[in-house]
Amino acid sequence: MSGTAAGTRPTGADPLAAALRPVRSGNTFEETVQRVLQLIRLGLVPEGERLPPERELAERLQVSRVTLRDALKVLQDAGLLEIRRGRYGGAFVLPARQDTPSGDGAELRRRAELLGDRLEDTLLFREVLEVGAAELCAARETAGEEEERLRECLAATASAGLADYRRQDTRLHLAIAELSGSVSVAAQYAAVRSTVNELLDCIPLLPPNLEHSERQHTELVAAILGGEPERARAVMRQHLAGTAALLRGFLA
Amino acid sequence: MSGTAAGTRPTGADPLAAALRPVRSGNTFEETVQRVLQLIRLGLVPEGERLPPERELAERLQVSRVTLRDALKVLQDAGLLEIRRGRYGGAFVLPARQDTPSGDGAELRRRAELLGDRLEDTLLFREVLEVGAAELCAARETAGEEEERLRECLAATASAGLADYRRQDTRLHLAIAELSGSVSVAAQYAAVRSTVNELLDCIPLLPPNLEHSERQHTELVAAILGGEPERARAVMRQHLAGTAALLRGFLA
DNA sequence: TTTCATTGGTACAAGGCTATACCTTTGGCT
DNA sequence: AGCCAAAGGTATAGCCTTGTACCAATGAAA
Repeated sequence: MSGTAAGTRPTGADPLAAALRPVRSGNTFEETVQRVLQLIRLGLVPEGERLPPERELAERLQVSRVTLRDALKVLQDAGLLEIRRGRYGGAFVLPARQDTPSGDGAELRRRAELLGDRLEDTLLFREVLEVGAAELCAARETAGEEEERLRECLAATASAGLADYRRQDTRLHLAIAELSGSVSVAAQYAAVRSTVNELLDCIPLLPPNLEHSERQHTELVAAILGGEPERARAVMRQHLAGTAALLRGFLA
Repeated sequence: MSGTAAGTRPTGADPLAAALRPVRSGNTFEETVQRVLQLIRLGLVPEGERLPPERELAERLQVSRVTLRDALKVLQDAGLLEIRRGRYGGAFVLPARQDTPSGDGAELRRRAELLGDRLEDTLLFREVLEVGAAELCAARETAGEEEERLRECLAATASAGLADYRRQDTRLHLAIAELSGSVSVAAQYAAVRSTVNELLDCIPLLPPNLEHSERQHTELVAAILGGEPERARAVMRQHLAGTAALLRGFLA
């Protein structure tokens, strides 16, 4: 105990804490499972579609094929993937089981419990990333192919049914993160959104919420394409506040 | 080479790119070197001071002592650390060699080259993190011990000489990132700032810049403690624009 | 001068991860 | 019916990382 080096009174916070965190958040196998889970939870590979071949996945994740296969095996056992052999085979994303008979927050609370302290951190980090991305995006003269991509994602969310809404919403938000121009922002957002989706998937999606959300999406894209950073940031913040309130409400 | 799965025309961007990045950015040894380098570059352990003992470092980084020792050995060979045995021994941070006889941007350009594409990414990511952190901080009712810590960091930058200014500046910014309330924001900022400092350390610090920077610091802290998120955000963005312009200027 | 707690230095065995090569299955195409 | 390309399945040798135990040096305090 007692003071660390400079120690002008221990303000409760260790000054070295920012850098002295675990170098790895788990072994390669576990992190690989999480990464493949991202592909599924973000809807980057829709239900019924198949993941890239093992060799390609392993190379892109910079992981040995053995380790990747271990990860896929776990997800297969969990009922998330179906693995078929032979040409035209591969790992297919299975439809998510709706094991939330009681629409209340039982399952949600269980998952939130697992996150513990990290829940608040996740919501805050998400806000920083998304609000920042929206602003950068609007300040960046988004046009041409990029503009087309945004409009396409927006149209997809507008015409999506209840079943597919979450996926299209994720695609739109991820597009904004990518169009921010920083791959770090996009990468971190993908990780955070994967966690958020894990929670949101426990909550029933109501048409009124969806409509409200959709109006905000429209205004958000308009602000970005119109080159209005301040407005883009404000709309995004309000948009996220809605989701956060929804989650906190179910957890309270 | 042809389309991926869903492929509505290859817009240049692979839709899976956000999740399919390398699981690990290198082996444990390399990442450990980087992490210890952070402690030094961020000035968390000042020149002349010593790092925590090997066993403690290894445990906090969740790395075997063997691996940690390999990392320290490299930093010792690089002339950044001096390792002494026995009680009251340890790894001491050596003063940085000033091997920039020509004050021009030769060394800077060399290091920027190594970053390549990641330079722009780093600056954008930094902006998102810091501007977001400042806003969260101001919206959070920073008071009591936290307020004291901010004021203390501000006072330290104000009274710091040229030699110690960068370190105190880093401490202030890191404090804001930590007071945002999100450990993820703080952790990511520490990593990014470490990279930025590596570049800044090649640039001579001029008194006019320092004064200007200090006025912004004062206003920033005032906005945070005054609970003015919009203003905190605006001041932080302008503050960062200065640094970015300085770097780009030397690189152009 | 002796003691001893603290800190770095070394050795070894076990487990995890990788690279590489080769085998097996599948289903469209000839 | 048979071929064959693409995909999953398996085996092995080697390196990286870890955990554990023990040795060696240092310098303040008794």
